[in-house]
Amino acid sequence: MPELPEVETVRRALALELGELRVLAVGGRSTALRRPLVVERLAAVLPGRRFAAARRRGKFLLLDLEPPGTLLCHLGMSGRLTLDAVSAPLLPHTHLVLRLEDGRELRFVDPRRFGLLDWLEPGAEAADPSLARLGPEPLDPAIGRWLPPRLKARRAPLKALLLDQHLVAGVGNIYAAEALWRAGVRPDREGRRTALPRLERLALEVRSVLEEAVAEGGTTIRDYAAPSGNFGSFAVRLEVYGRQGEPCRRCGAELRADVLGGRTTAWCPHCQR
DNA sequence: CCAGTATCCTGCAGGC
DNA sequence: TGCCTGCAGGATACTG
Repeated sequence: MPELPEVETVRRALALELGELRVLAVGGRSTALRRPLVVERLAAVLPGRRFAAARRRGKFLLLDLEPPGTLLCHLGMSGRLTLDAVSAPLLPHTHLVLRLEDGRELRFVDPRRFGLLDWLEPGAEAADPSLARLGPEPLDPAIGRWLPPRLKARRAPLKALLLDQHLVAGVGNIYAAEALWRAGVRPDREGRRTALPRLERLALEVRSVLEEAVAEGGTTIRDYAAPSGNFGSFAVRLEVYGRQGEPCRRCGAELRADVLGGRTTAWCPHCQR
């Protein structure tokens, strides 16, 4: 669900809202998330610690605390972090509740349970199985130099390659489709059969679509919301995602949808070549 | 190593 | 109205 811009939006909101607040208590119920969520483990380390910084790596959120340690978080498809008054009713599928010293609670809600929460001791980050193999950040201004050769080395469809977090970290189904449309490149084209200048163009479009979405607070389609309850406004600027059957805004041709790398991809058969 | 598929889970829209 | 099916913004284990 949330891709890089949505996670970045959450990160910024949390950095602002959490400040250096102390965690007073930990609640919730252990459950099977992507990694097992063991509430007792978090209850043993979090109380007494203060939030110190909120970082993002790809679609992962890293909340640093003091004394040092990091709460690793991934929102999966349906995960949300919310800040609520203690008195606010608990939503169904609330897995973790952190009671804060200002009277509010940081809550993790995730109906589909594809997300994850984990505690990382200082130094454990480099060895974390999810973080260790992540590709570079797509907001890097140098993306035009390192992404094209990586794509060129593979024969899978470009759409599938953009979703591979080991090649570039943070692109998901929405922005992959949008970047391909902006670059005028067919999503089913093989990496190795695409000319380098076109791959460079694609890399730059990946960066710019993500940057624009970050500036708008992300895309809200179904159940994504920032902790404050605000919604991103990028949805109105989507050119292909979810628009199959509708006319291409560039050439008027009917947009179609195909499954690539197991994910539905909308694209324009006329202006994407 | 690479590419493709199956799988985890719930909610919801659409068809009947 | 209810039931059923398929699909959803993700990551990864597995197969060939």
